[in-house]
Amino acid sequence: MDDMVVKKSEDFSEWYNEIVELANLTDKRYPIKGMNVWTPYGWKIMRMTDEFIREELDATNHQEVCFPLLIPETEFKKEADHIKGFDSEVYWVTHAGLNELDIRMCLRPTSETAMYPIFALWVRSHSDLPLKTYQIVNTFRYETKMTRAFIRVREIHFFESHTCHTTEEDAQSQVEEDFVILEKVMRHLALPYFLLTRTEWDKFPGAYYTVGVDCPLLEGRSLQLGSIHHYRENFSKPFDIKYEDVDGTLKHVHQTTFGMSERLVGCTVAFHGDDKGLVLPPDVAPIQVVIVPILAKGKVEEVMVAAQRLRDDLKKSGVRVHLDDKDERPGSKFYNWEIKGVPLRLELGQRDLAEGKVCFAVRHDGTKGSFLRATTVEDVHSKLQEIMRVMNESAWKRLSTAVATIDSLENPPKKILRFGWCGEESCGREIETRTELKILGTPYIKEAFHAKCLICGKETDKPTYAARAM
RNA sequence: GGGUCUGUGGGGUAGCUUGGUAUCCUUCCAGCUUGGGGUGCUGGUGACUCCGGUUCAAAUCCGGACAGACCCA
Repeated sequence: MDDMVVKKSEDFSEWYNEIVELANLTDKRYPIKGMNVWTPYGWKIMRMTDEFIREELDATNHQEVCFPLLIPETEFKKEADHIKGFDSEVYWVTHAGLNELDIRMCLRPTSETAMYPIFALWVRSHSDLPLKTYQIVNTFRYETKMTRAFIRVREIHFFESHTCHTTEEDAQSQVEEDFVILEKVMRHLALPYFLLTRTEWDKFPGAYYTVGVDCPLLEGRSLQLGSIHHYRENFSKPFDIKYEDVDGTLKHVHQTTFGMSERLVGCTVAFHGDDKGLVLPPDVAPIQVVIVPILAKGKVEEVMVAAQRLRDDLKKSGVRVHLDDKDERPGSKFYNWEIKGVPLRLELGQRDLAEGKVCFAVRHDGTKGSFLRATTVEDVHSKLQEIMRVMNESAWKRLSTAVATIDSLENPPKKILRFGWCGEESCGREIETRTELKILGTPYIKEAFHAKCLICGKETDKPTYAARAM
């Protein structure tokens, strides 16, 4: 492996590209742009993230389903705005064997049009509602811009939850539940985020409104991690999803969706990583603890046995632990495990054996110390918990310092900007053009604010956020 | 959609102008050495994207395909 040569603060893009390769999260050599291979280490992070998502969705009575990948063109075209939003970026299957298909099929860019014809069959009466489903699948979008591992790809691993409700209010309460699910998942990744209602021109094609989940990165960048949509009856009408209400009348359901992708992995890399490599929160670290034995001539056997015992003790207690028994210098191992972002390193040598201790080093803040061997198992558990807590605290602190409130467009700082905007598209577009930023939207959760629109001067009592979108 | 450029061992590169033995670093493998922050030595495996053309001879020149990067709409 080559050295990390690029510093995160100097060239973020290069740094990111380098780190995902050095840490061996992905193999970018697959010969299709934007379709990368998940390597074992990267895939484990994704799988654990998926598991947390599954846990929360199951706990809120969502049912996991799995719909086909192919969608007939006839279904795909049922919702006019939806097709308009996606037609430039779907892959089409036009042939089967030697035959040209009468009706083309697209690879799902998202699954509304695959699921909703079937939902129309599943939903008959109000007692079938709410219908709460989700699936964890891959989806395909033909990106023409520069691709980037986990962040902008053409085959996207994601989860999507789709729900149907009797009323708009019930659908609204689903949106609120999604925020709770989101918060729990994000805690495991130690990622902070904004919840911003997107502008009319940026909402999901076909949605009534869209709330974006945005994570702040360096220098005023933001990365959209997910979105929560309220559809009202925009899809249930074209797909004819109706239920018979208590009074015997037929009504269209109100729908919501919530989705997040493999960007969660990319964002974990981008947000926590540093110049030494990855920094993984213990909850999603494939290896939480690595043991590096310090082997001195003549004492190899004794130290190795003690290291194996330590590994077994930790493993038994439920820690994901790895004993690095390769024949390499310890210093070289330290560098390698730091690149891979292992949260906690334990060192065990002759000196420690004599003193009844185990040395440790914490990845995210570089602190070092030692545990008593007798209490190491408990100490490791509480250290991992402490790391999660501290990483979350500092993450949210970073979010608050990533924002600058401005009252004019003169020399805006390189931060995520917060300002007054009247809500008119013409003013919004002008702000975007002049700052070369993207308006992310207005906070879903009301913030105390009062200012004038940066363009027309009209008063407003809600702030708008804008950032360099990645 | 229009244009510019690029493609050499697993990774990064030199060589291409002016055609003739493919360079160096790293990784990997073996052995010795070393061992609390990137040990050192010796040896080894491994490459010119593909198809066609020109030529005695092509990584090098020409044409095309494929893949990628960048710029413009």
